Amino acid sequence: MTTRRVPLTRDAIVDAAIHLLDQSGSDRMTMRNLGRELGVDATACYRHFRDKPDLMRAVGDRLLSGVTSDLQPEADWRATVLIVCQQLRAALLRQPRLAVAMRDAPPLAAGEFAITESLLAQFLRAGLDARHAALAYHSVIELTVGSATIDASVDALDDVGRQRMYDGWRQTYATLPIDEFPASRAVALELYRGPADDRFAVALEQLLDGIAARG
Amino acid sequence: MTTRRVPLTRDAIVDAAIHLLDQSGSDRMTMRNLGRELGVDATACYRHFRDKPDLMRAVGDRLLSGVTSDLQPEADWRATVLIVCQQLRAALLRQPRLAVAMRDAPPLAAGEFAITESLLAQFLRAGLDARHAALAYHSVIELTVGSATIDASVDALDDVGRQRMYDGWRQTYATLPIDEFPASRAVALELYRGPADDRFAVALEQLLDGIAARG
DNA sequence: ACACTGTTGACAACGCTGTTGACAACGGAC
DNA sequence: GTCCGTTGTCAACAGCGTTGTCAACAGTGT
Repeated sequence: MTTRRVPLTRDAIVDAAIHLLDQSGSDRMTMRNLGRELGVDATACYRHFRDKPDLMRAVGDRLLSGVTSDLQPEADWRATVLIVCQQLRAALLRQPRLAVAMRDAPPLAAGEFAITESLLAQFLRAGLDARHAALAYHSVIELTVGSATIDASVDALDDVGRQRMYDGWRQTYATLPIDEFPASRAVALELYRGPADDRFAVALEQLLDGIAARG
Repeated sequence: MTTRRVPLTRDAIVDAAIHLLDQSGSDRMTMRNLGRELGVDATACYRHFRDKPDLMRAVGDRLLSGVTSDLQPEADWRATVLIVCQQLRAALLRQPRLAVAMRDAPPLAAGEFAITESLLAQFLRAGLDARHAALAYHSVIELTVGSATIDASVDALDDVGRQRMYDGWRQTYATLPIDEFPASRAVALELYRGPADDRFAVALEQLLDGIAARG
């Protein structure tokens, strides 16, 4: 309709993409919807990004950029690892496809380097040698990404819907035939109880216990 | 061309879908390719499955069904957990979207119940109470799914390509500016070294250490 | 032998997706 | 003023999942 007064920028496109992801989830984040959001033809974005994966990489980088800010250098190494992983988790939950997008592009983004650096630094501070620091890094990253992947779908629901889904799962496990599933019946009421963030924190603490114990 | 002698069955479609996933990865697993694989029009599958997610749920159930077979009841609880998780990981690697598909459908599949049951049983055997068994279960599942999610893309490559990608990552980390990324530089050569399955085993062992230590 | 019925596959079509190439308008450099 | 690189528009393509319609088939009751 009207001519655009200010030309499009990479940042503006990334902003719109994140806005789109926030309000309508991953399904609605299409190039055409993105163009509509920006008041621009969809294909205009291809002047700034080679293709959609390229765009998503930029989105991922943006979301990841805040993960390692606000770190307190004097904090315990475990506390620092915990915070970094929790913020990484939050970023991943915000954009479930991020984990996939990250792995798609071997030329990794700047935000990712910062995360790796801060985690490795903590493990070295904890006294691990290079090999064990690398192993600890892999473990922690895999747990964080995994937890986020699992929780991402549930996270799309509101609080009520989420509680209802968890209740449904518990109910399902609680009504399995007891002779075939005795352990499930015994534990059913404890499954998926409480906030998912808390369960992640517990898992991470357990993992850090194991890492601290024998590297 | 020729008239089909035997009619399509759900099992045959699931077979073909798995075959397609095995040989060409998730991208090529489309309804049209599936029809081509079966020598049948793509839309014929809609006579047997409501839609694609419905099909993928069946695929997931099939892949998960083998996870808890071949368990030795007399084995150590840790060894059993390790085996179950390793086989679950293998199933997830075969079909990366499986993790998401699993969570999408609250009426969970039979194979998933068996996995949960066997893991919970081991944690109860280890002496954990219901609450801590549930927490341990969540931790272990999240790590397993996470590891599989991360490794899934790399797994699609052949051995040479995979090694090259890992080498590339190491190279990237090894050439970061040393004043800004000292820890990354120090650890770079140890990152992503050796088979991914081994790294997963280490992570799981660490987690089980932490679980055994204080539940 | 016949018609009726439910099932299954083929085919065409719809709306959506990411992406490309040709074209036109713009802004800055000479 | 003229050139040229940049950027947005437009039409189009191939592919996707999905639906509705139609024909061929098996089984059943008469």
